[in-house]
Amino acid sequence: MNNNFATQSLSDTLIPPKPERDSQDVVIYDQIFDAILSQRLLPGTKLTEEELAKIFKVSRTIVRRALLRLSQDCIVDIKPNRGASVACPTVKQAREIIQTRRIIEAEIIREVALNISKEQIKNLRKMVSEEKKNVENHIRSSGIRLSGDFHLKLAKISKNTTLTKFIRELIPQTSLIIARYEKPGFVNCSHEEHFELIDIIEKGDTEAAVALMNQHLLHIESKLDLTETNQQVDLKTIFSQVS
Amino acid sequence: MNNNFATQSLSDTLIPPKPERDSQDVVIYDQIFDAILSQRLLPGTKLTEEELAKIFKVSRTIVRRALLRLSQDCIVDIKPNRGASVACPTVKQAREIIQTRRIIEAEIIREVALNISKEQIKNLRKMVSEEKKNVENHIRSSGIRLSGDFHLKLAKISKNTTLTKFIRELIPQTSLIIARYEKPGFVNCSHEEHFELIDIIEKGDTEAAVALMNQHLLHIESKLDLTETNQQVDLKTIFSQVS
DNA sequence: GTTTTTATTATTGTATACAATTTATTTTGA
DNA sequence: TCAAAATAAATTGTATACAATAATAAAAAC
Repeated sequence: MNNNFATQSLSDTLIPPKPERDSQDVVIYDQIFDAILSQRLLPGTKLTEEELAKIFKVSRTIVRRALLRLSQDCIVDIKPNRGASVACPTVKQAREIIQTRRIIEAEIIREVALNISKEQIKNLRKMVSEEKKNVENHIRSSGIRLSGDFHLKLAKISKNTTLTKFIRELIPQTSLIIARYEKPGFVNCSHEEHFELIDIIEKGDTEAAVALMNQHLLHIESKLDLTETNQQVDLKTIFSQVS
Repeated sequence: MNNNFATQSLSDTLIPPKPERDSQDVVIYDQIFDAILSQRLLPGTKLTEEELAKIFKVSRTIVRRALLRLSQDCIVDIKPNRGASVACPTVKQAREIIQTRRIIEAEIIREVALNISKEQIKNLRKMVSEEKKNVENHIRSSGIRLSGDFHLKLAKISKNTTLTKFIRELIPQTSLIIARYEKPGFVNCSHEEHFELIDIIEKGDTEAAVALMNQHLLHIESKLDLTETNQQVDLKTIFSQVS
């Protein structure tokens, strides 16, 4: 028996070390997830199994597991016999995802406004300050990541783990959408609206918070060029019955 | 070249056969998914890899792939080194999942009421008739499956693929919840409310439809025993630091 | 020179072998 | 007899070999 707890009294182990460390595929999953979230990995990038296996020094088995999970999150696209690549949302999907965020985050902000503590408000402000700092110092990747983290943090405060799971999927998808469709000259100033959101949440004005969140997400959408002209035509898909 | 399209004119193949058949893990995934949905597989059931591999006549590789996907859907629970079993939602999760369904399906029904066609209404009625027939003939599994299919069909009519993906996850989770927590003497009569929903949708009264959907889901919840007393205590989890 | 065909290479899909871990059984010692 | 320890069996985790498929390059036909 290599587990030492059984021979020890409980009082000796009030804070037992967590024995379950993340399995290997989780590490790879998290790394790719974060790279997409922070726009270091761009839409369409091919993700070759062998290549990833070498980078992370594991077998393809592990890489395939991570890729499958990412594809379930809709941020990696797996085509049979053609492998995985970073997903490339269509204009239609882009609109839908942001619309769905409005629906889900409206509910999240409603729950948050009702239940949030002083401590949590303080932490949120700290978080957005960090976001602002990174954006101002042009540490682009971190700025984008922290912006997403803010929305995820709100979800967690709402205590609804199901909605949190959903929004956790929609955030990196939004990153891909912005990477693909942002209008030229885009400046990430979402931290300003994040600060405003916190202020209103603090005041306890639930419906105003909901309205502002809605406006915030519409604002993000307005910075995108989602016209048909900008839609990348995928020749392969169009002619798939021939090739 | 074993692909005959290249040597054929397009006009000869107006309706080309779909060349991509489902890969093997999809078949297993679908089968287990359906077994959970229709309550042939009950919460807590152990899913041994080798056993499934034998049943479906594939290697463990494929089974593991299917199980991973099911675990991402939150209907199978994978514990490191201890394998997979059908998920066993807690009372807290049960409440949350049905609450979340109310949020999401409210939006779905709103979209549906605005966009549905005569043809789709006809198909829905046909679907619920089938559901009613199965329930009345005590073909329990099919009845439950068709009840879920009705909600999924509504999601599809809404045209929002993201919300559809979410509700597609919540439906089998609801099956597990009902299997685990339904009060004794439960009779599945959701087809009645389904018919009412269709009637109101047909009238085009959007907010009445939303209200009825909400009521329908509350009704489902009211048929559950979600008291603390009924909460199954998981000794293993409680004493996990000792074992 | 261009297109088609063939051959080569690269990549993904699946099964299996073996290692690591857990669970079940047996043995040992009080 | 019972609990603890040791052993055995079952199960999961990972790497790898080989098969199937797709992408690329080279050769042949026109």
